[in-house]
Amino acid sequence: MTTDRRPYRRESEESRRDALISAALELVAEGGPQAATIRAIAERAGVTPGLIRHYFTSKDELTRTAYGYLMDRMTNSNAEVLQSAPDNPASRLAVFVAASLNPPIVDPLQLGLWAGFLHGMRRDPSMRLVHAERYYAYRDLLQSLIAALPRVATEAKLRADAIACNAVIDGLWLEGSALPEGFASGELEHIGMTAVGAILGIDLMSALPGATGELT
Amino acid sequence: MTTDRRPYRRESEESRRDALISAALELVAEGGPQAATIRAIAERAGVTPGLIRHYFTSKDELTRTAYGYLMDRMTNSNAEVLQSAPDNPASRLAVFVAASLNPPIVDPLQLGLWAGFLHGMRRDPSMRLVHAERYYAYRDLLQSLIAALPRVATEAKLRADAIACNAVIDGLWLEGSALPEGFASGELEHIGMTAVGAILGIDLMSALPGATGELT
DNA sequence: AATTCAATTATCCATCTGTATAACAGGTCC
DNA sequence: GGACCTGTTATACAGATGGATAATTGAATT
Repeated sequence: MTTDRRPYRRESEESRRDALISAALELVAEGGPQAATIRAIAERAGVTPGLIRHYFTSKDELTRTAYGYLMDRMTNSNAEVLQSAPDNPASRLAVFVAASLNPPIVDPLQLGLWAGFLHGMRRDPSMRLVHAERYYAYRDLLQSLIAALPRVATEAKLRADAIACNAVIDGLWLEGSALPEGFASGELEHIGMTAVGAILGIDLMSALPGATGELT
Repeated sequence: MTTDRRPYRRESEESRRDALISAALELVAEGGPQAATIRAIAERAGVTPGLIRHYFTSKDELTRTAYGYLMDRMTNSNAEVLQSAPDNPASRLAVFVAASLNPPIVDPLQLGLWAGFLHGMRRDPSMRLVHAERYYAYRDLLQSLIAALPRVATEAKLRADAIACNAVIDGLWLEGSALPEGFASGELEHIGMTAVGAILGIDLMSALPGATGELT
């Protein structure tokens, strides 16, 4: 009596780890941490549950690895945008803000991912540390873009401006991701650009390369 | 053979439902939805698990009820602040913003609660509806406060201003709740007031009754 | 004080979770 | 072509979960 055994291919460690991490992230994004069970992750990765313990010593380790992976991805995507930005300080800031207020940053799944990891963050100090570092890195980057603007500002005002602009961006991101149908296309970007400009006392809208914000 | 049975008191239906709902909300806030199990809820409410099914037909119903309860509480607390506010439009807006950027609104548990319910929201259309309604109610209230200011603005600009100010408040709330140790006491309020003032082109700081924002 | 009835508990069950281990098979090396 | 390593599958298991039911209690009613 031959129990028909599922056929399989041997794959590289890297591709298997990637598949498992991606599957875990997708599931957390879609249904929260409780949806990312060992079995669900394995199924989505096209693998049987036992294999997870072959690559990760526990589910916790997989979760933590996935979180770090996610954080790296987000940080890198922030930096990437500035690579192809103009030299003009105002334009660079404008491009950065615009990128933060459009897909794939503004995206219900991204918000779901964030919410899903929030509680893990509270419980696990190392996750909290990773999160805090990334938040400050983002804000510092924003602050450096603001500091490059042609205007005079004390260090204290610079910090306050960066926090305020970051808040506008985060708030619009939050609302746009939570209620995607509540805003017209491009509306978030327009409002964000105007608000950041008002806070900093400059005209950002006209600094954005390409009228409607497409960054070539 | 008398198995020593746990002593108990009969209580009114209302108080029991309240205790169960509060327990559920606390647990979600602290550890996410997966922490709010039937048994954990019962234990925190000082009750045995079976009782939950006596008051709610299922755990889902308890969850939904708790969510509605939470939403009502938040909405009411928003309205309450304005009750004892001055007549001056700028002051009313200032008081509203200040209240939104201080405890108990800014609070890690509040954020945890919000994150915990996010996924339930995505899955359950009725929860999503409740959420959208509350968001718009809050923003409309903010918009009405802005509309009362002595300045000229088209309807479109009014909407954009309300979204932008709401974003500032939400963003600061998010960051202040996620990293409570990252901001000095009163800093969020000060930054929020300045940013909202800049967006609307008015001076909010001096409109706030009481120098540092305590609302008597 | 006896009776009644709803509130509360105790217990059971099917399912799902994470983990552990044994059996199998695809690829590789000689 | 055959033996071996290890990636992969299959199965087993203890504990927790949500749900359901029956037994017992306390309080209100008469």
